[in-house]
Amino acid sequence: MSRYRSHNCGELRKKDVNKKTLLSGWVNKKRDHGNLLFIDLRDNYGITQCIIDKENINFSKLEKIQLETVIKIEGKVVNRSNETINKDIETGEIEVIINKYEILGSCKELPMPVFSDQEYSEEIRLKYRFIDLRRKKIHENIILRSKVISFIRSEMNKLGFLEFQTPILTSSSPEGARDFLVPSRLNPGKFYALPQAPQQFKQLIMVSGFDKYFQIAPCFRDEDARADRSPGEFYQLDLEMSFVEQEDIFKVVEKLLVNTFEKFSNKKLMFSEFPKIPYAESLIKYGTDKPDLRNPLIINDITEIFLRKDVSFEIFKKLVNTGAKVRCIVTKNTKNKPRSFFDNIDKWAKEQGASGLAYFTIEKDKEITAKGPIGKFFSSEALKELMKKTKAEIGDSIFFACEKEKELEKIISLARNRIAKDLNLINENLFAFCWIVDYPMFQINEQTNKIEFSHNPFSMPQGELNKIDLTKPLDILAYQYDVVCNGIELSSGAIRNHIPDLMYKLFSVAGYEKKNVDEKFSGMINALSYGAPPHGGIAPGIDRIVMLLAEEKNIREVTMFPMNQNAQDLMMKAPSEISENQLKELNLTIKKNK
RNA sequence: GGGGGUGUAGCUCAGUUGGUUAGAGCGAUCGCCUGUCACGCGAUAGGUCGAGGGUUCGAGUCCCUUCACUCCCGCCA
Repeated sequence: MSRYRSHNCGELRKKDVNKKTLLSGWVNKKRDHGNLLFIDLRDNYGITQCIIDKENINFSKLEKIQLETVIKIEGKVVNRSNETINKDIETGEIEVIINKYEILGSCKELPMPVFSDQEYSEEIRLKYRFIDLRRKKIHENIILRSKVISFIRSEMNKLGFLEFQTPILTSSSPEGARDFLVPSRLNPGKFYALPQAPQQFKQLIMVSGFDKYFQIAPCFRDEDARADRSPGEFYQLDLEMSFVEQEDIFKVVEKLLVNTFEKFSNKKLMFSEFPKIPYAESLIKYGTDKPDLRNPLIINDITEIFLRKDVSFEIFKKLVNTGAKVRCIVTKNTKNKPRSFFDNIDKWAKEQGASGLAYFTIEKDKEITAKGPIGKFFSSEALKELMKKTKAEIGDSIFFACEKEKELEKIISLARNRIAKDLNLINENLFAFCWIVDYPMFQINEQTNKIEFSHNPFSMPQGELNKIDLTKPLDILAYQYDVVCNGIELSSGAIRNHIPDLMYKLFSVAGYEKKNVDEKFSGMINALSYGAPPHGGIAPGIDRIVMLLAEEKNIREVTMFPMNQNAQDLMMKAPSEISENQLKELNLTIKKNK
């Protein structure tokens, strides 16, 4: 028998009554009745109620024991009487009468209680993460994460994918996010970079003929954090396949995501086959390329209405003449909503930095009229046209925003979320997946006015390869796609461009000469010149998948040892200063600020 | 880099128009209690009100600066 336990704390049942048992665990809770003491002993597997009375010589010592002390107890399993059964815990039909005990690990006064539903500041939780992780919800989240990863791994194996590791110390890449850099001791003045993703390696694996690759890959990006974005590092299910088209990737990923979400959540999938929404359509209908499809509201472009003579809303008309657009959201049957409902949304929009949201409600007396602060500016005919365009009906309300296209998309997209929340339109018990497809290959950088790759320079452009019109680069679409769930971007991927000649051409559009491309992407270009298969892939974010499954709004709730928003690990005290010797070895000096 | 929120006991929080000695629950310490499972009851200790400056007879409360945490924009796929 183990020195520490014969059973774990979630194991004992009625069938074990009268057995002698040895349990080890943390003192979760004490209930001291003076002459009778209950101790809830907790480990990874559960909680067992242990009991001791004053007849036992250990009673007074156990009475004083600190919560969260790790102890070993020796005792006998007994039945609980009917009135004292606890249905909330799995071991609730029995309890253990303590005979002897031993302290295995003592505990100082706690900076935060473990057994409590209270919320604690992030600061204290991260500093004492090892205590925080004992708490039920987050402990279960981390176990869920482990199970999800195991499941995904076995599904990928079943689908014939091979798991490979790729280098962690690699070279800095010129495109994309900021790199984390690691100085090289043996090569003074030179730096490794931690990979933002194993992008080039996975393509090289395809060129090497391995056909299907995956990895639960750590990715490092030195960018600022968000609630759904860890600073520093995160994990992707990185995968790549040879001899495939976009649809082949979709099939694999859809199956994997459906299986995973059905296995680990009770929520229903809104679509078993994910809808495919072109990027341009998504920007108009939802104002974003990561739409929450649980939200039934749709955005309509109604710029044209403001060119009509019988619409006299001059503020918007003026803006439209200078290139602004007008988009709107229709809310069904909201004519009886109080004025405050509308005004709060308008006020909120102003707080978001927009010029506000105009609105009116469509009513019918003898004629169709618009009721609301700006209603009088619209003729009955104009309203009819508006209703046709937006499928609005009598009794519906319409919210308008007028801005330059990019700001407009941002505010109207936020408004779409906000209004749906106010009207309680979002079914929280659904997962709504979709594909966003047909991303443009290039975009204009608004600051420099130059053409640049909108996404990944290695993506394959759409259309017949020898007929691509490079004189209209902004019209070129790419085999580039995202998968989105409930408004969270889970993943993006692409069919890759495996043809060096075509790649040079595309790079030249973005202002790179052949020479530059050879320099910056020598590994890739070189490899593609020696017989590369057509290939493509995707990389779903593991942390975000677990976040959705655990129903958490913050990625730190599914990350074992996360950093704070300033990319510091408060427990390990990273990043930290290093010694003069270390600097010297690395051939580095620190510039002191005054 | 910019904007919002928060900061009061070990933890979670209350603290009114500026007004006496800054409170509660949990935790800690001590005492009482043999069936609790958020056990109960009583007592005690515990505070640089994030920090610095200012206004005022008087500041937890008002003003300025600054720091920390967090959410968002920028950034990031």
